Amino acid sequence: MTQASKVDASVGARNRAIILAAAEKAFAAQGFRGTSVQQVADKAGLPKTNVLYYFKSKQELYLAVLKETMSLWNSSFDKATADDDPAQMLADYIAEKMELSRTHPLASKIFAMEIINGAPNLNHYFDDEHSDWMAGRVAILNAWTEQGKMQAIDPHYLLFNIWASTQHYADFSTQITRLRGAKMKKADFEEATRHLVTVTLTGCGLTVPEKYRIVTA
Amino acid sequence: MTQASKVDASVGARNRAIILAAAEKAFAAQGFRGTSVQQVADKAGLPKTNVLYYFKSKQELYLAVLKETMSLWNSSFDKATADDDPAQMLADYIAEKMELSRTHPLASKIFAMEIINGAPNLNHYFDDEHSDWMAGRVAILNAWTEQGKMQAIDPHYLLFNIWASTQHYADFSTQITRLRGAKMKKADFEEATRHLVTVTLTGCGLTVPEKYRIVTA
DNA sequence: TGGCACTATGACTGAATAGTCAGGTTTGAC
DNA sequence: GTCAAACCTGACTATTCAGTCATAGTGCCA
Repeated sequence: MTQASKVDASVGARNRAIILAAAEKAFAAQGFRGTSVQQVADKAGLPKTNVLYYFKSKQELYLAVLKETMSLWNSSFDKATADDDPAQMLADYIAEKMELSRTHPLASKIFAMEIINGAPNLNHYFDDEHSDWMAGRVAILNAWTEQGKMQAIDPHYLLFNIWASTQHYADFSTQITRLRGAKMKKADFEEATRHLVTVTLTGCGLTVPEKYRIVTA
Repeated sequence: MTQASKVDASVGARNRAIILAAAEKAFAAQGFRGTSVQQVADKAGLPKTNVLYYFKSKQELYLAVLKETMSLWNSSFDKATADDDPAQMLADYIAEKMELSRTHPLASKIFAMEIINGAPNLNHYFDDEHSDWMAGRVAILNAWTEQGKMQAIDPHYLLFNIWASTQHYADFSTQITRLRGAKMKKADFEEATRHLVTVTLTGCGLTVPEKYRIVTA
């Protein structure tokens, strides 16, 4: 029965998924060192030894979580070309990053802590891939500037600013919630997105696409 | 000899300062749970028991570091009034925050991790004070808008964006260094500051003050 | 000289915790 | 039915680490 082996495999797959979800929460809330395997096991509703059956060490579990985290980070901006409209592409990129902050705040937090701590678990493969991505985006942004489509803004700083201001809504959600007195809802994220797109694009001398325009009160 | 007691007292003061500096490095690099008292002691060149003589527990040491961190955060923007020039005030505020990211990146990292982890060590006193500060700044920004001095931008999102994009240069310095291939120097920070001021102020419909204007290549 | 406050530290303890191991059960294929 | 592979787990170990304690040096003042 081929069906059977699928079911069999799915026991492992299901447990792995449960453990990864539990681990994501724990690592995001307390960091790598602050999280015990026992805590993850409790959250997952499994004995500790079972967690260590699927992931041979705490480190391996953490790396699995980190890998899953980074698989989220593809975006439409990856495939932008010099022929595209910068306003549209940048606006959509910002919106995608904001949506990710809303739907996957834990992943963002884990990545943030990894970077703050000096990125000891991100290998050279990631570095190289990331550098290549950056170089490609910089080239396109420069091409847009040369074509007169946008103001001459250093592409590096522009990208850093976009990352910073979008990820902030995930990483610093505690602070934002306390200052606003309430957790940000979907509508709040949409409003924040419109503001961010408007300010960023205007700052680059671009026209804000209709759908991101702020509704004047 | 009064002199003597001063010297005597300074033994304690000096050791406290040495320990706090060592602890700041350790906590910023590895977080609270990832740092052992022994590590701090080694960095400070003192026996562990001596560290625990000055700070009764690891928690107390961490709180002392956190307190010192937050004493850095006063700025000229704290005293802004509705009569001030928004362009000047915001530009200076951004520049001050960037300078802090350059000169005190460890403090920023420690604060960032504290917030990411849910701010378990920031008490209500801090919350209230911070909320009051926020309310005051929001009122002034709204007043500027009503006076027609700047575009109608939601003050909350504006402040969040400023914090995010300035602190990013401290918190994510590892990533920035790897992507740029070199650590950011003072001149790089100044360039980044000019870009950030330009983009932010232009986005708010403000004229960029002369000193922050980007030098066209 | 004696006393007091502050500073210093080696030896120790108790708790937490990552990871091992040896043995057990379930499942599907044939 | 039986075999292998995958899955599961209680008991245990070795280590790390925060914090205590008992003891001791130092400098000032009366």
